[in-house]
Amino acid sequence: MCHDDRVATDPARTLALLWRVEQPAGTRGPRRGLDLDAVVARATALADAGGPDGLAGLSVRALARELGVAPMTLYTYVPGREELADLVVDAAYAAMPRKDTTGLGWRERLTAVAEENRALHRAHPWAARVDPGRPVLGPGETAKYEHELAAFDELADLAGLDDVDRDAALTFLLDVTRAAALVEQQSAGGDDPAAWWAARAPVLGQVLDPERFPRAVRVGAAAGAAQQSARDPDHAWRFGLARVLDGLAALVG
Amino acid sequence: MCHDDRVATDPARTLALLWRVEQPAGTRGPRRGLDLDAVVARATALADAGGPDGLAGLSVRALARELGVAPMTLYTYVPGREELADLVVDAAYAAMPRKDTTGLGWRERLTAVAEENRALHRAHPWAARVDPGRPVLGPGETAKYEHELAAFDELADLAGLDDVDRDAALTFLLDVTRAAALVEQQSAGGDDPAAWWAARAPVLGQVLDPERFPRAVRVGAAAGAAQQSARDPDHAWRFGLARVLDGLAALVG
DNA sequence: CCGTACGCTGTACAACGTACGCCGTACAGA
DNA sequence: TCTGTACGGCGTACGTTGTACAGCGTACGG
Repeated sequence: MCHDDRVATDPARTLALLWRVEQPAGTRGPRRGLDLDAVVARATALADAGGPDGLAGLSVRALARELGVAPMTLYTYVPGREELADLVVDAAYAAMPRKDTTGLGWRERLTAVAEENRALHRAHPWAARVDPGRPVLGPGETAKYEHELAAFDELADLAGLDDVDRDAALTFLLDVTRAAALVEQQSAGGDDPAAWWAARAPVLGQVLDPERFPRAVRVGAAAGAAQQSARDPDHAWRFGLARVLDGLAALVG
Repeated sequence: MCHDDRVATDPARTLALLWRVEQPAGTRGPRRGLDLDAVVARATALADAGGPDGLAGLSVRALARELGVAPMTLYTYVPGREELADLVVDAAYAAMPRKDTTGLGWRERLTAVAEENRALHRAHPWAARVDPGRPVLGPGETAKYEHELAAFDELADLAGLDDVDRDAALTFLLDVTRAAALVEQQSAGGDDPAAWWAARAPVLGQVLDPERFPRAVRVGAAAGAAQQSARDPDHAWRFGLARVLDGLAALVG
């Protein structure tokens, strides 16, 4: 947040970094003590440890401390904090296991994609907060995109989807998956939902008039209880996935 | 990001603020020069001006400058930055026009809800970045929740949805709406998508092998062109909404 | 053997949120 | 009318952030 107005980093440099396109690089001077992959790996570990806001909270100084170098040293590996975050994201995408589902029915294929992304969100809670409107365009994201588009081959054939709709359908599936991940990690309540609600109950009791807000009070209580009782921790997930598949099935006619 | 570890603010205080539950407040001392609503209104304007990251970028100091007071003065109105953001969010929810659709078919009712939220995201680009897992529990959010749950009355009857599923269905609709807003405001490209892509094209051309990523290259190009050509600026939106309605229709059987 | 390119880093600056304590005001009680 | 005090406002200061800049030392190319 603080002072992130840079002179404007060359996008080409960032892309070259993502795709590991080395430039000539004369051999003068001391050898590098770290390599980019090590930096990104440590950054990922740090972000993972930081919970849902781990990537946003990832600081250059903390990473440098972790790596045993001075903060400014990292700037010889990476243009800045933002680009570091891009590298972390793309590396996480690259590391996703991708199940080969060619030949299976489209429902199975889409379910597999959804589950791979669910696993991503479990491994990296910050992933659900990555801005989906700002593509990274790295090798990891590209491979993920290719793999996931392939899972739509059958459906696209059956439903006669053009490329734009194929992209929209994938986006649709991923959106719901990401939203379910956000619900699952339940920022509200943190590690002790009961205490969270208990702290708010007195005021809410005074203020939440069941006559003004009948549905809100009733449904909110039911939804809250269901989520926190862990009877069905992933109810929203399965509901959303089923709805996505049904919604896409309607395209097949 | 910087130094936001507070002594831990009382949640009850925040709720009281949201619901405008005034405490006795002796009449000693000088009268207040501002009122909470004015502060929140200015904060909203500032956040709106800040684009998609306007709420995250909203700073106490900038708001104080805008209001013509010293930064610390704001702390007599609001416990801190976080609570200020909550107030802004809840005020935006409260200000949403809510179309009365009682009696209409469930598809019309759900579409109305989706469009109201779309309007919200257009008026306040930062709204799509608000963490949906951390409910504000203010009067605005509550009224919004009540109104939107009401739109599901017919569907819930027809499909026999219990309260948990009713909440899940609403979440499903809102998720897709929010995701469509994120796409629409297109953080990628900003105000000049052509220049954005042009800056990346050289490296991408070298690196995006159509043999390794056939679908990604083809579909990505199609989707990118469609979005930027403004032929169908809201294609993803209508696709998503149609899929949501179809997916929920499957519940009716 | 020297010049130079390059890895590394100490210092510094602007921005942030906010704790602390002071100052002046204006009402409550006498 | 006078005085004590509660309270709004805010100046200062600290710790945090990202990163620009300039210098230092190293190790290879000529």
